[in-house]
Amino acid sequence: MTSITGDQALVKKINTSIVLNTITRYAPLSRAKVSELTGLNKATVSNLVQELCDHHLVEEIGPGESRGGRKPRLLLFNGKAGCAVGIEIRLTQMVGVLTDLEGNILAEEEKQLERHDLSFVLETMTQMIQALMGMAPASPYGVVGVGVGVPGMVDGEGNILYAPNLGWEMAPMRQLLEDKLGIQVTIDNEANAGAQGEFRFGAGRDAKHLLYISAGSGIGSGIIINGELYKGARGYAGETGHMTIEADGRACTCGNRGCWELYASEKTYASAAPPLPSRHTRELVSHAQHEHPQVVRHFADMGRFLGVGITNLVNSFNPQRVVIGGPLADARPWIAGAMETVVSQRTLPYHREVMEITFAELGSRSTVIGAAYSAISLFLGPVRVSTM
Amino acid sequence: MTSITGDQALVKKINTSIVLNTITRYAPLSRAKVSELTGLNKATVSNLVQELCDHHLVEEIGPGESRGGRKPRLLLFNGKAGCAVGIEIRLTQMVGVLTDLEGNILAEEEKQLERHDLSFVLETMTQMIQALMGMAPASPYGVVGVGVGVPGMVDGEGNILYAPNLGWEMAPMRQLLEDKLGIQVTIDNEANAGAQGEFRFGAGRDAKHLLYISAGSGIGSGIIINGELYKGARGYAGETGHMTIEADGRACTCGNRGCWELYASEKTYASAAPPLPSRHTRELVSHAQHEHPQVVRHFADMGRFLGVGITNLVNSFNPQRVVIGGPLADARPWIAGAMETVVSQRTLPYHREVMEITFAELGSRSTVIGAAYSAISLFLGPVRVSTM
DNA sequence: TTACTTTGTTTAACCAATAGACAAAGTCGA
DNA sequence: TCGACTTTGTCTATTGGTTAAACAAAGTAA
Repeated sequence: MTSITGDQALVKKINTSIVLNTITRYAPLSRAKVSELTGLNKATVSNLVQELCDHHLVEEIGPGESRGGRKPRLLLFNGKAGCAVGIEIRLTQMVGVLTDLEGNILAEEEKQLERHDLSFVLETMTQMIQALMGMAPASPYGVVGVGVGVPGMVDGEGNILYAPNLGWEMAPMRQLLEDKLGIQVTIDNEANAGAQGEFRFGAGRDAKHLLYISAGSGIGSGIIINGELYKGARGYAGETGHMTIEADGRACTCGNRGCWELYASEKTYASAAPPLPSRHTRELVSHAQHEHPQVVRHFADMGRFLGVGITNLVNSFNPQRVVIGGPLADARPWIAGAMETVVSQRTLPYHREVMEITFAELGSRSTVIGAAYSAISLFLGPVRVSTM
Repeated sequence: MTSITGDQALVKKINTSIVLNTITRYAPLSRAKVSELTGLNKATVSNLVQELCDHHLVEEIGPGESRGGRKPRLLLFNGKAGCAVGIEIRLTQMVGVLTDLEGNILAEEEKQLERHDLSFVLETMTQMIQALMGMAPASPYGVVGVGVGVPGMVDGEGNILYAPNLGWEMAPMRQLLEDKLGIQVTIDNEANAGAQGEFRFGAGRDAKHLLYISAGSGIGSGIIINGELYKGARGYAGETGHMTIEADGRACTCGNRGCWELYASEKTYASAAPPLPSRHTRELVSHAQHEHPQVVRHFADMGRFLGVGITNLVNSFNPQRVVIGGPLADARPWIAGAMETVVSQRTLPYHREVMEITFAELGSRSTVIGAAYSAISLFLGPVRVSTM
């Protein structure tokens, strides 16, 4: 067993984490304000801030306005103390970013993926990571880690269990990358990373319970509960694309019937009758912009089915906010209306009251930024305590 | 903000909780074993155990077998240090139990409920609680609290937001009961309480991620994540009965269509064609025992639809175990087969691998025992720390 | 009887948070 | 300009928890 036991080191870790979080959230602010906000003693705050300054994670930016007494010495989280790399593997391309510790993008790379075999992708990825690391400005910590978002199921050890669209099974990606790069790596499911990105830097910033829907070639979702990513018993909760919304519906490759993603993802393009003018969301969006009636109708249908699935998830999870991301978010103008109508008709009134539905603020970068944040989070090492 | 900050008192609370949990789980065992299992220093364990003994929560039961050295002095959690009362409000009756701190039932009461108005139910409940409290044996702490399981949505403050079957809305039940009884009260949703009961004392004992399905007049579910009950943004996650499994299915009173509980709960009895010989599960079960073909077929159909909904939840939550409870669990022999077939056909293989489906071990007492445990849990005050 | 084990307690040291005193640096009214 | 008051941040002694290490207690085995 040997769970985490309590000692003074833990106390210090907890309080340091509280102080750092408070500073990032309410910056710029004084030590006195931190003390007031956290309930920690002024002396304690002073000591911890001193240490954070020594470690370059917090900076003093000079005096602020006095309100009838000594001027406060304002503190700031030093996002420039280090960088992180985020990578997203998509079906036809790989994207990567270099961010600072606050999630600001410093550099961006993109590359087409002609092949999907593991060794090729790994090689491409290594090159991209090294290129991005090379662009990192000088900083106390340098690149603190690499985060990767993958369209597939990932366990807690960073092994890719199953990525049907890439044809991978049981790939120990974290280990492989760490051995190659000699730096800390975290692997996440694409939707989970997207959830983290929007939760930390995008449309979900002040929601403790967030549901992120990644709609594209399939549907995945990332669930944030109590500010933490929920990963399920073996690390792959959120495979909601295979939720049944028609008990006797069309057969899915997963073995189930009537799966949500057969009705509300890009998978609908192939089976549409009569055939759609394209099978790519980007082109269909431009058709919709020219008011192509069939395309507009198709998007509305997808919106309707999206709403059905979202309703199910909302009734089960009771989130504060639902964020819709992924390639289909580009079709927002044509799907949002139908979706919102269905959701407001179908969800239980008490759920609706506390829930908002929004679209991703980070656009197509939700996942890649979320992946980078996974690495940052690991570096900063947050601690959570809950007393019941 | 003023979150929980770290200080020595917190450390002590954490470690006391760890020690107490270790003793309850691995009892009987020695101080040395506790130290080894927890990683805490022997001296720390000795001190904390001393204090727990002083508070009558732990007892020494004498020496154990020596293994080549001094004989260990074996410790036991003292479940007799206090009692708790658990109450469950059902549609036609109220049941109550008096338990010790280990969930053992010491006394049991049952009463028919002719009416559902709040004041009548409250009065009946008060009488039952006082009767049960009167039966409590002498103990250091006496009755430490009362837990209530209610068929409806409950917020974090113990207010019943909405209980359609009882016709209640916005009832501040916890406050009302505490004022009347002068003792700590916790209110939980019926399915959440059931989940706690099975998780702590029944079929879910060693599952960290548990999904409890309460199937009866409707379907509710309790979700335990990481050993903790998940309650959602405002305290009422798990309203899974209103999950759509037929996008264009029958209309439900909730405003949605094709809700799960229209196909897999006692609600199916009314609309069956030709009419079933009864509309009560108990009687239908006895018909099934006499191999009444229509009833057997009806149960199988319900099992099939139960399976569809369970598949959805499993794909979303990836639990370690699914426990099926509630009145419909009595029809297990006729629903289990169809349900299991559907689940094994439909769930993603990776989910299936780590998941078991079982039926409630506490029978019809899951909820009432779980409600009592809520009160016990509040009294013992567990603390959880997670470092990421 | 002796050597070795295992259990549990005692002791002194350590260290983080804290209250409260205090120093530093300001505002504001007369 | 002066003095009273405020606010910020540091310093000091105290408290109270964990810990390592020594030690005492109580056993086994040869």
